Amino acid sequence: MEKTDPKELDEGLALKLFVVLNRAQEAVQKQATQDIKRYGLNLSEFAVLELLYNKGEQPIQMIGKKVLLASSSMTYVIDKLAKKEYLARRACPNDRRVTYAHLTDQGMELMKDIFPQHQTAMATIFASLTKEEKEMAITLIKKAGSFVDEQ
Amino acid sequence: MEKTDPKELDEGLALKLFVVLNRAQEAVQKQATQDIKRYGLNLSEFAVLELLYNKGEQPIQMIGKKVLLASSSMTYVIDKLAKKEYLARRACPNDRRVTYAHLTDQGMELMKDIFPQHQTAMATIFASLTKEEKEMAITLIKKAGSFVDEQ
DNA sequence: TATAATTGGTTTGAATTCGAGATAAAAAGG
DNA sequence: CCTTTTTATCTCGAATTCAAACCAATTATA
Repeated sequence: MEKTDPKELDEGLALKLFVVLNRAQEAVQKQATQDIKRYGLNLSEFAVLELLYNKGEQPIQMIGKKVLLASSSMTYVIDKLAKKEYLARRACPNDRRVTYAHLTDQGMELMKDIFPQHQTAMATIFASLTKEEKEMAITLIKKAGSFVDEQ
Repeated sequence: MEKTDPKELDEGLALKLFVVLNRAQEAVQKQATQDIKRYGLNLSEFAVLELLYNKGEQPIQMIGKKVLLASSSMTYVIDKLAKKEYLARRACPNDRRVTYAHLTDQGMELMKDIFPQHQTAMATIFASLTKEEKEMAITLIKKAGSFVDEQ
């Protein structure tokens, strides 16, 4: 139990954790992107569809908050998905500032098809971890990312 | 100890780990970006400078591999840093295809100033984890990201 | 109610990244 | 030597993202 300048030791460790976190996320995201590309979607598009698939109709700015995209980017993504006819906009009757987005039948069918496949692909990616390790990782990573006090 | 369809359980867990990993990395990167922005740099630029600072002169394509950027992006980043006079190119005398990049005096001074600050900022970000938790996180995340067999 | 501030969404412009060639040099094979 | 292949860098265009400016609608405040 040495107590020799714990701060300096920890700084190196923090930097290492930073790098490792980046690397892992980059690698995992690359795999996920690859998987999703097979359906002609990118990660942002899939994230939006997944949210609508699992949570139903949502105001656009709510979607943006959930998938961590700027409102200006939301317009872009929603436009693209609307053009592909996977979702559609719907004006809110109560608040005329608000626009909802919801899956079309076509979008719903797509997600019914590809969401389970995506889930399986994710499971494959993390197959190197046991159930317990996954749980531990989730706990630690959550804690690591929770220095920001929102959500 | 239920054994009811372990695969399904694990798929949900994997997806959750995926999301958590993304969230954490995004949050951490945001903080890092903020920190680095104070010096008029973005993350890619800082990563390049940091590499040169710690490892010395490097061929451009080597830098690209280390910081995970496409070679086409490297030209762009190196150009910008050269314009800011933080680094300079140097032709390799032996192999006329390769170009080295190295810190200028100005770039060296900058890094001597800001690298320790950055390191401290990283330590602050992960202050919510104990030393042991950081070590455990590093181990688990490394394992999670190691399904790709390179590096 | 009139006015100010906030909110939701879009438009616009810039930054960043990548992939697909183009070029040029070096290495390999005959 | 003379291909052929590989390697390193750069150019170009497309995709994606954000920030800033903006409009319209709503909410708060005087």
